[in-house]
Amino acid sequence: MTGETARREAAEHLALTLVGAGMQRMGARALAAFLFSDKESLTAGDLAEELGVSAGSVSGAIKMIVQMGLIERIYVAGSRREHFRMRDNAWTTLYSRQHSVVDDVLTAVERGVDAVGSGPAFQRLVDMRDFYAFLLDEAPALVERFEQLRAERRRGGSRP
Amino acid sequence: MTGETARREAAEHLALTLVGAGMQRMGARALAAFLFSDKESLTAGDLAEELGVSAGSVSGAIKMIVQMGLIERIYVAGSRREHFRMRDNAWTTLYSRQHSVVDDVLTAVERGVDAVGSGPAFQRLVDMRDFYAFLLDEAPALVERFEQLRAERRRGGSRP
DNA sequence: GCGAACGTTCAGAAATTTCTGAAGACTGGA
DNA sequence: TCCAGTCTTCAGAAATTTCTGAACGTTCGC
Repeated sequence: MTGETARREAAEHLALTLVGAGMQRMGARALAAFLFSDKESLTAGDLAEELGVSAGSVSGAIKMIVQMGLIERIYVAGSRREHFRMRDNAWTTLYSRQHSVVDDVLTAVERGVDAVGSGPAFQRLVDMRDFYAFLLDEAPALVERFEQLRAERRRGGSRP
Repeated sequence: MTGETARREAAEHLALTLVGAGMQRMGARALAAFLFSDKESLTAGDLAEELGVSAGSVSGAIKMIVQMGLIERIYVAGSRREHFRMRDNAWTTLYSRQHSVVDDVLTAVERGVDAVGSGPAFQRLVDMRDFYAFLLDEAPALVERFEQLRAERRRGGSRP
């Protein structure tokens, strides 16, 4: 166990990287807090304290990560506060959910293919459509392969 | 061939969808213009006119889509202006390039795994790392499969 | 070399996003 | 029913992003 400082820095760094990857700042910081926490679950209050931000910001951030499918509400006996923790298959859920935006793009492209008769535009749009359709098609198998791999890895050794 | 209005609307709609998927507004509009244009290539001036925006905005947008690997400069004999057109394997390039941000995330997570000794945080970070590593691993094969499929399709019939 | 056509850069304006803090709503216990 | 603790909502402040337009480079034809 390397020191608490290293942990904090690593969490901060991951949050910044996620922001670089397109995530909103507060959501990323909250997610990092969940990932790096030693507790099994966190409350909104915990997060506000850990991140040094207002209750309002935390509320928004939690709503966002819940909606992404990364964390879930759990009910802890004897506590009136709402607890949240990382979901078990958070990452595959996120991946699958991302593909609804791919689906939106695909739909928009198909509309374009219909609107354009023939010529260069048609060819370009068909190319784009084909790729997005392919991605959407392959995603489920990819996720399934990962789930399987993980299951095996959990039964057997922890190393590949 | 449905009317010019339908084409414009479809282009606009695709641009908006791409914005929804995280792309910047002007970049998305420019990309849509490239996709839907009847010409083989466009100049910065063409784009400025088509989109009704300043030369400065166009310059920035072009820089961005070039850097994404979606369009390329071509040199047209007899024209002093710089022409751009969609690259042939634009979408697979984009996909591959996206994975450098996945790689950044993976690196940040690995740093987290190192910083955290054991316990819940360790398990969560390992889960995340495994998924991102898996994605990165599978990407090249996915792209190759698509390229192959496309090659076949081009030789044979245009329909699946 | 000169001049004109193009493209790029950058400071600042405009629009948008993000955060806060205060007010209000919900929940469970007494 | 009332109260205290907890969470959510929302208007506005603050920060950030995005776009413009003007000034500056570049390049090509002459």
